[in-house]
Amino acid sequence: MARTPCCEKSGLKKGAWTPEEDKKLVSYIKRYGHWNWRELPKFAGLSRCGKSCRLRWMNYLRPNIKRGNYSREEEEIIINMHRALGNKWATIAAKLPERTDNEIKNHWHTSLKKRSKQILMESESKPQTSESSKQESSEPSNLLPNTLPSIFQTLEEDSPLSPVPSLSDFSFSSTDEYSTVLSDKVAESSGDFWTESYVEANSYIQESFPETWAYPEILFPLSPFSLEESFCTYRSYEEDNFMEWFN
DNA sequence: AAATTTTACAACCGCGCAACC
DNA sequence: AGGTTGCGCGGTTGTAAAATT
Repeated sequence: MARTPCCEKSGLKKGAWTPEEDKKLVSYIKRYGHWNWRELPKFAGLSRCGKSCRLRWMNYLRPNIKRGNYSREEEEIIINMHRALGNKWATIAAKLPERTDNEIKNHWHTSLKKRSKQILMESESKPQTSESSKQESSEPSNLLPNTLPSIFQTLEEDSPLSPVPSLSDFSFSSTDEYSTVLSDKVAESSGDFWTESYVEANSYIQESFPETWAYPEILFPLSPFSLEESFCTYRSYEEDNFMEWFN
């Protein structure tokens, strides 16, 4: 049985997102969360497949994403984790919550790969070279560098028998991490409507959009929730880059 | 200044996994 | 138990911008 590609339906738009589409997607998710990516575009009034919406949200539109300007520390973490784990971008991204796996992957291919190779070549030219450092950069190495960032040293300590942490040591994606941590926080604080499963699944949204919110000019053709439910599940946010769309 | 090459990054695609029925 | 579905991951592509010739 062949899986039907989610974008197979003709009429679904592909390619670069327009500001209008972004506005629709952000407004919808702020209000209702992403309860089902496949169905979401219908309700949000978008001619996109769910997968495309998810990608746009996760990699570009969701709040608390840092873009560009990588710090030295961030780059060290990426290089060292990549050396140990290989192309486990989601795992690496989980340790840099404000970065997306896609952006980290891009940054690696555009600049860090070269730098990492240089570092390896420099270390090879020193007396204590190892065979493993000659491996292709995408291959995980069994030898961790001496200058591990603290996050990685912790992992190493957790698995004293194995110098390379297993993937199960990084068992959450960045989104899952948000959801878990925040829903725990929410559950601690009260037993009210915030602990409902829907809210839990989208809890990072509420965390990011504090206080009153309303964009009446955005119309949703259909909504999976009643108006009353909607009032119970959204808060607002006032990030400059989004607010300017509505001025 | 124009043409060409390189770089950066947004977006697409296919696959595997897990949950559900 | 096996089929179906949705989600997330990693590889890859397309293209705009920047750099170079």
